[in-house]
Amino acid sequence: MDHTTRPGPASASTIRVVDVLVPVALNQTYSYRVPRGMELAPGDVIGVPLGPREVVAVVWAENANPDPRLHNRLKDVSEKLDVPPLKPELRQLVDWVSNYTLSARGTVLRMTLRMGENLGPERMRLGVRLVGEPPRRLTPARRRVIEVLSDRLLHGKSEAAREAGVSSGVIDGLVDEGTLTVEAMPPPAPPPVPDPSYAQPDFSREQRSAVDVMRTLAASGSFHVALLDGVTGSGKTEVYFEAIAENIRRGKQTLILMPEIALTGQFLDRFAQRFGVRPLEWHSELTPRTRARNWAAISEGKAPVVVGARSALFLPYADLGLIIVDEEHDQAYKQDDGAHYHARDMAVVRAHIAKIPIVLASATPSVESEVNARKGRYQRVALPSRFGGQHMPHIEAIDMRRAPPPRGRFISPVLAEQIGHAIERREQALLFLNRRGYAPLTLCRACGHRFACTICDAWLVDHRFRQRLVCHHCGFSMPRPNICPHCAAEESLVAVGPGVERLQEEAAHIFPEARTMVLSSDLITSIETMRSELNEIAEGRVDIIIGTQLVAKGHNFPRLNLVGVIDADLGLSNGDPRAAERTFQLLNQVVGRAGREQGRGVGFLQTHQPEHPVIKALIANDREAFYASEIEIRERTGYPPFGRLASLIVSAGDRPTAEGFARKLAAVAPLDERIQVLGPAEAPLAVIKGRYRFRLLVKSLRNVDLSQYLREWLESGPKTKGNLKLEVDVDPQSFL
DNA sequence: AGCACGCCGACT
DNA sequence: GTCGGCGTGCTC
Repeated sequence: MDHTTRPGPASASTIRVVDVLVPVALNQTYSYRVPRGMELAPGDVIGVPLGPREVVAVVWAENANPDPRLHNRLKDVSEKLDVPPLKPELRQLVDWVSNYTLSARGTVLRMTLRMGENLGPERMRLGVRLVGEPPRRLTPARRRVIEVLSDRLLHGKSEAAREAGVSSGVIDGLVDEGTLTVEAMPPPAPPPVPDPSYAQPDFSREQRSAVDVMRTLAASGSFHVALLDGVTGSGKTEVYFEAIAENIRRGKQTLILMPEIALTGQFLDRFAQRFGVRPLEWHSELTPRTRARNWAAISEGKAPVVVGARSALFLPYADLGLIIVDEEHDQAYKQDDGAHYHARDMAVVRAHIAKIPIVLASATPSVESEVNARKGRYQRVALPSRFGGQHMPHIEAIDMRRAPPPRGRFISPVLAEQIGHAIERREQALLFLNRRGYAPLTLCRACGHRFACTICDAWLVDHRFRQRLVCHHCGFSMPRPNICPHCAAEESLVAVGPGVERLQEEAAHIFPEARTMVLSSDLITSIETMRSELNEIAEGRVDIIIGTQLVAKGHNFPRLNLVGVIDADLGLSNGDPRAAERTFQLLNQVVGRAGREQGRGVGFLQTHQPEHPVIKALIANDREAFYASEIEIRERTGYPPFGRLASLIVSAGDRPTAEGFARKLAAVAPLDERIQVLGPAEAPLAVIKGRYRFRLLVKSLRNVDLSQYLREWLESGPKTKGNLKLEVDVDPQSFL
C-alpha cells in the first residue's frame, strides 16, 4: 500500500522541508521532505533521490515556506548518513568559492564529498588462517598459499592470494578442504599519530627566530598569513614543521598543501624523521577504500596531519587549526578544468573563514604574495641562507649566438665539456628542457608539409619512444609515417627542434658510457613508478638526468652538482603577462637542484638573450632586482595584483557561432569606468579538439567586485545553447 | 555530473 | 522494421 503523504492544509504544517545542496552542476538547492522521526540540521550529510538515482548530499538550510509550485513534486530524504555534519565554516567556504569563481555551488560541494561510495561502516574484510592438514591433492598453487600462510597468523584473503600469485579460487578450495579457516579481519588501525616531540632538530640562529615566529603563529589560533620565504636548502620545511608540532600539541589538525603529490616521497620521509610517522595522504590515486577511510579519519578528527594536492582544501576537517601551502607560487595550484580556482588563494580564504593561521612557503614567492608581504598584509618570515654551509649554485649564461652547437644539436660545446667534467668526478648532471617528446615539429623536406593536429591548432609532437606523433592538447596520435602524406616523398621527414627524448639521444651520443634517464610526465604511469625512478636517481644509479619541469619540484639528488638549462628563453616570449615570473621561478628552482648537499653547484643557462632582465637576475642571483622590475611593470600596466583580470572563453563547433556569440556578449557588457572589456579576439590556441575559441579579457581596478560584475553581465547577456560553451576564469593564470 | 529521452543511419 | 550513435535537457 502506498503511504505517500497527501498534500493539504492539515499536513502542510506538520511536514518539514529542508533545502539540500546536491553535488551536481547546479547552483540552487533542492527541497526535500524530512521523513517523520528523522532529525536533520544544516550541515547533515544525507542520501537523497535525484532523478533516477540516489546521491549523497548536504542539508543547506531549513525551509519553513516551501515553494507551493513544487506541491507534490517533493521527494523524501532517504537517509541520514552516520558521518559528522559539515561545519558552518566549510559550508561558508563552498558558498564563497562558488560565488567568487562563478561555478555552481554543487560543483564545489562535490569536491568536499569525494569520499567514494564506500561511506558508512567498514565492510567486513575477510582473512584466512592456516589451521588444518595440507589437502590430499597438493598442487603447486596450493603449496605456495600454504607457504605464504605458514606463520599461522591471520592474513587478508586478497593479500594472501596476491602474495602467493594465485586466484582467490585456490584459497576457497583450501577452505573447503579444511586446511584454512575464514575469520573476520580486525578493523584497520586508526592512522598513526605524529609525535610533536619525536625528533626536534637543532636550528641555526637565523632559523631559530623563524621557528619562534612559526610557533607563536600556530599558538595564536587566529587568522594570520605568514610568507615563509627561504631559498632552496634553507630549511623551510623543518621550520614550518615546528608550526605543525605546535598545532599538534594544541590538538588541532594541520593541512599541508603540495602542488604535486607524486613528488612528495622524500617529503613524507622527512616528515616521518621529524614526527615518527608519515602523515595521511590525499590525492587522486587513492583507492576508493583508502579514500573513504581517509575521508572518515579526516572528518572524525583522527588524522592530525594531512598532506594533499589542491583538492584536499575542501575536505571536512573536524578541527582544522593550521594550513601550510608549500611552494605557494606553483602554477599547479590553479585548477582549470571544471571549477576554476586557485588553491593557494582559496586556502587563505578558508583560513580567514575558520579564523586560523596559514603559512605560504616558497623560495620564489608569487608576485601577488611578495606584494602582500611588502604591504604588510602578510608577515614575511625570511630564511636568508642555505643551511649547513651549503652554498648557492653559481649561475652562468651560455650565449648561444656566440657558441652554438652543431646544426641539429642542442647541447653547446661549453655545456658538453662541463657535463664531461661532472661525470669524471662521478657527479650527476641534470639537463632541463620543458618539452616532452622527441621533437615539437615534424616537416617534409621535399614539400614543406608540417604535421598538425586535425582538430587542434597545434603541431603534432614526435614521440619516438611511443613511435607516434601526438597532439599535446587533445591526445590525438598517429603512427609516424615514412612517406609524406602530402607529396608522397620518401625519407623526407625531418624532426625540428628538441624535446627531452631527443636530448637523451644527443647526450648518449656525446657520452656513450654515461647512464641517462628521462623524467617526463608522459613516461610516468603512476605515483609509485615516479617515486621509484626518483629513488634510483637519488641512489646515484644515473649519471645524466634529462627532464621536463617534473624535475624542478621538491626532490633532492645528493650527487647532483651541475644543471644545464637547454633553452632558458623558452617560456619568455609567449605573450603571457606572467611569462617573466614563471620563467624566473622555474629556472630558479631548477638550478637550485644543483649542489644541495656538497656545495659547488653550478647552473648553465643556454640563452639567445643574456641581457634579458630575467636571465640577468638569475645569473646575478638577484631576486630583489627581479621583483622590483616585475612589480614596477605590473603596477604601471594595472595587471595583478594591482588590478584584476577575468577571462571568458567562448567555444563552439564552428567559428562563426563562437565569434558571433562572443561579439554579442561583448556588446552587452555593462558600462563601468573601472572596468575594461577587451576583445573578443581569437584565443591563443584558436582551435582545441575541433572547437573554435574566442576570448574576452576583463580587466578592472583592484577594488572592484569582479565576480558580481560578471554575474550581472552574464545574466543579462545571451544564453548559451547547443554546443556553445562559455568558460569563466576569474584570476586566470594561463592565457592560452 | 549522470541519466533518459529522442531523433537519424546500418543491420539481425 | 529495430539497435544504437550521441546531442539536449532535467534533476526537488
